[in-house]
Amino acid sequence: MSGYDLARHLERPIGIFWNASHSQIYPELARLEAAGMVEHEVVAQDDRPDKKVYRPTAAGLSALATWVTSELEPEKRKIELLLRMLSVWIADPGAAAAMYTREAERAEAEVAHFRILERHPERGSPDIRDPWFASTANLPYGVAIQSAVAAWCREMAAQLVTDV
Amino acid sequence: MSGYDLARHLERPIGIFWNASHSQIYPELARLEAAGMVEHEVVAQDDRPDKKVYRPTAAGLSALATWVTSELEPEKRKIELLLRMLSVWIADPGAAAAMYTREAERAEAEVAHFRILERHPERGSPDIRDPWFASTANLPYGVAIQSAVAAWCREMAAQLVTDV
DNA sequence: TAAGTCATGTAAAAAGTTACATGATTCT
DNA sequence: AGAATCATGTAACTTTTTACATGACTTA
Repeated sequence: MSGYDLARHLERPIGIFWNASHSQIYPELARLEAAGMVEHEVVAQDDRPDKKVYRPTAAGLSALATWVTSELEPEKRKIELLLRMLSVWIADPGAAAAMYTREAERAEAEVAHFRILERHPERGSPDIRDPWFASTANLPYGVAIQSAVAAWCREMAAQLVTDV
Repeated sequence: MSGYDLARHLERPIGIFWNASHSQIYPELARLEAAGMVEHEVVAQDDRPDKKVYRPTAAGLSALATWVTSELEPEKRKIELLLRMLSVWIADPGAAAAMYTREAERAEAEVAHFRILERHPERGSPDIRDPWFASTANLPYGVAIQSAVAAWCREMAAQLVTDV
């Protein structure tokens, strides 16, 4: 892919589990190339700007394969919804209920979107040796997590209303 | 609280939904104080170093109350588990299964920990006007999410084993 | 004609991490 | 005696975001 393509794939609604802007991607591709992990080929186009199409080298693929199953360190979470919860007691309960309802709707919309993607036949078979395996696997993750978030937000909104 | 206390509250296993190191906290408290959001009082101690105990000002509390229910912008997710999934097809299936099993165990341990905390009686009543409301609310969130993560990881591990 | 897409980059600023720095007390 | 806890900070570095910069072609 080109740097531009990578950036587009990390935009919503495609890139729901990772993000990076083009200003990070271009220098990173250059670093990876200097390290011998990727190489590029300039593809000339006449109706649009030329592009650099990158592909992994043998060394890059081998490093990738090692990384994939390497030790995962516990992620550093920043869940603003729960952080805000620490201070809801000073907020207006009506405004708080509205916020949780908004968040529930956002999560529910995301679940609906994932469910549509799940129905696409190009997704591929649930076979690990298939490069499309990820889409079979990652969508259920998104559905499960966002359903749980939606349920929690609905519950919060309900509690905030009855408390008042 | 003092900067040191804040830093400790953001360490695991207490601070599971937000993190910041002391090197971020001390300058931030100074900035907040310059902005009139907090003020501090030096508390002298003879067996240990003196400390600065911070408390919010009226302006700080009011800004906090506004922030709590303000518009939440969609979070920028970086879920390394799902990112890695894109490349599992080049990895060794056995090593991948082991990784997902490790992650499932981590998530299950976290759920068990949350369940223990849920049983603590000091947690307070589920009343929004109670400052302890957050602990009543945030623990079920953690339980729901981490249970879903654990189930997904178990499912992945199982699929990777049968595929081989 | 103005805005949007394709395509590449750099620069400046903000946010976050890791390391440096100090010093008394307390635990092993 | 050495490591850990309490307590404060700064410095260097890495990562990420936002803004600057360019330019052809396409769509409204």
